Amino acid sequence: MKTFLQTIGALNDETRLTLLRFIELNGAVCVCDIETAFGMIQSRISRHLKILKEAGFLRVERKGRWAYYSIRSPLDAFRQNVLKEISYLEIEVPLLKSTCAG
Amino acid sequence: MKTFLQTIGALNDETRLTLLRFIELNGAVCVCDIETAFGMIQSRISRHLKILKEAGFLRVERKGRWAYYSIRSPLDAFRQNVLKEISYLEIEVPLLKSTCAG
DNA sequence: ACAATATATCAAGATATATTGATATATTAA
DNA sequence: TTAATATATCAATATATCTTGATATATTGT
Repeated sequence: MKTFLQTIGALNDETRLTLLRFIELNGAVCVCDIETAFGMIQSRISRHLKILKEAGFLRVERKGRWAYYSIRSPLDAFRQNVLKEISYLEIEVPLLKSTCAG
Repeated sequence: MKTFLQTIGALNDETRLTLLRFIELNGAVCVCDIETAFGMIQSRISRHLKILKEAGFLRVERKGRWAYYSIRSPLDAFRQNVLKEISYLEIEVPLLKSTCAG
């Protein structure tokens, strides 16, 4: 129950749904690129990413000073269904343009 | 997006998950029976039922002074998946014992 | 019409979650 | 070692959601 509520809670936010879609479409992206694309301050992005990671949707890979977030793989059937459902929403996703040195 | 968030928001509460499971297991039930089974005041149950109904999970059928809530049918694939996932949680569901005149 | 029952809704307070700005940590480059 | 960059976390405030008690509406039985 607790785990399910954590998963659901992570989905209960417009920014996080957009983040999921953005990462799904762009593959591994670092926080500063997300920050730029979304036009949001770093602490906000970082916190949302943490929530999505702890809910089992994302994984992080650290390379030097960068943290690359991508969709966790493998994903269980339910989370896969969720991502599919989110893709149907046709969320307008900001454009990725690398600005940090990563 | 709005609809999806409404669906997700409806799932983001322990009482409502238990309610969904309770109704799935017991079929059409009236509010006063839920009230008794859950040991919660009527306004609280009524509000949660409304949220679940507006999120597309439940339907109401009115008979005299009673409102019978049941799982909406047909359910789209995503909500079906959600219910299946909730069933895996093995939520402890209170026992139904009819107390009102319905 | 009146009382009792069932349900819905509202307003207030309690609790949870989100956002921001500040600060901390870690890595790289000079 | 120092400065710059990338990321994480904390504390304060803002916002949303839940719970309760009170009240409103609708139906039935007398």
